[in-house]
Amino acid sequence: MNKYKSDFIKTVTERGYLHQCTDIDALDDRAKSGIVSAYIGFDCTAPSLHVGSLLPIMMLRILQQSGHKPIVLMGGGTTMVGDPSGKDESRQLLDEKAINSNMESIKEIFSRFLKFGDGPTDAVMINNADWLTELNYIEFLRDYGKHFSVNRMLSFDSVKLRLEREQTLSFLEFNYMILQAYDFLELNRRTNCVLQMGGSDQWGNIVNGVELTRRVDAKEAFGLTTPLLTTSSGAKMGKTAAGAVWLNADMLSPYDYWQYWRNTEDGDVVRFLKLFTDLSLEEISELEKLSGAEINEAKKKLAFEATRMAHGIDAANGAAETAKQTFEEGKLGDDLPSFDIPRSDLESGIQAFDALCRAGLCSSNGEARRLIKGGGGRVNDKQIKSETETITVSDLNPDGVIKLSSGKKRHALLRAV
RNA sequence: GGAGGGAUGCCCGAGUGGCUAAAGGGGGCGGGCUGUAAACCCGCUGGCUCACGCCUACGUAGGUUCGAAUCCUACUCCCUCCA
Repeated sequence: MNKYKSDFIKTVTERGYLHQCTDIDALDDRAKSGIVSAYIGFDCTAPSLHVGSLLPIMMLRILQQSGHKPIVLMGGGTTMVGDPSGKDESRQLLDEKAINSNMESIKEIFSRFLKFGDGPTDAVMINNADWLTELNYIEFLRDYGKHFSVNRMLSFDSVKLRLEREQTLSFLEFNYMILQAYDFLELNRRTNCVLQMGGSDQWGNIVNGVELTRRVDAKEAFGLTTPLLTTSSGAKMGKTAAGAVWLNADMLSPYDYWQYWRNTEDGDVVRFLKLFTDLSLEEISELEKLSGAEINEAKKKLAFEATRMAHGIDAANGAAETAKQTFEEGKLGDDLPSFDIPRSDLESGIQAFDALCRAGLCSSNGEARRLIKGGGGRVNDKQIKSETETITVSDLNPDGVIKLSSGKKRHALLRAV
């Protein structure tokens, strides 16, 4: 059985969230005896987070569910500097306006995974620009700079990799870890936060924060990281035909989000069920018994649960229903992307490649033509034989729509208006 | 500040006057096999027309030439070494 005493550490270890921890036994004791405040920092480089950030988000959710307090730290200040971890090259710096607008859009996501409020275990959101932009250079160097050894900083992976590859690491980026470490100290002082979590690539940054807090304020602090997630065939998580798997519905529809999870590789299903759903371990071990084509049932469950969490139960049901109708019954689902087309255009007839473009399935006429030549274009599930085949009102089904497909998985509807 | 080296399509990376819309790989898309999986095999992978053809593209701006990604000039950015 599990040797840990606290619900939090038990869950984290049992479900596969743990990669490294600075002192897991001591943290276990802390979590057993009272409320632990923990934070994870999030970047504001894009207007939405994608699946790659889901693991840290789930971590905060587990934390809250096991009776502790999650802190979402928005990197309003650190995004201005740019984290060199895992980056081959310096990243484009964003101005304050872009960062703030990204932050606004990211905020929505968290409200679906965490409960915010003023209670003892309610989540809070804090922006590190609140203190980072106020820093006085000389004062900061004197008070905190003395606690960092450059020798040591050079030994961290994020720095070492750049140096080994002889790629520039600007002094600005070199300071990122100091600022992140300072975040921890500041949060510890402001909110009594004792734990920083993050992806395994953040280990170096996290350890720095833990040490700084110990050194400056002689306070105990912990760090904990989640494993780097790849699919069992080794690919990074979060890419599909349509691009990144965003968590905001306006950047990726709940239907596509559902599809992303539905298409999980066999070998990943159980692992993902543990990491990305609220299902109990008992329920998951039932699903684990499925084999062969039955695994698809587990995938549907995974897709449903994941979508429900990110987009709500209605969206999850809608996506599941649409997928069922589309793939299993050969009918049309309501959640398929649909595009209006003037009825008059149909009356005079439009060419097949043009229709595919209008339906958003192809980005250029050439691409549509190639698709058709390759045999991947369909009108109402019938393969399009020629690029110049025309589509007319006679292709409308009784509901007044035409179903277009690119390959077997991507579908869209054209609606005559 | 001085001396060299570099900048190629989504990414990596060949190409040093015409045969280059640009090798090769990755990624992506489609087809086949399947279970809306993986692995594997095949095809496609700048735009417009798709039959020829036209346009855009090899850091930016000019120039030489019948013809340039390839030669020349200036500029921008990057790297290495020296001070």
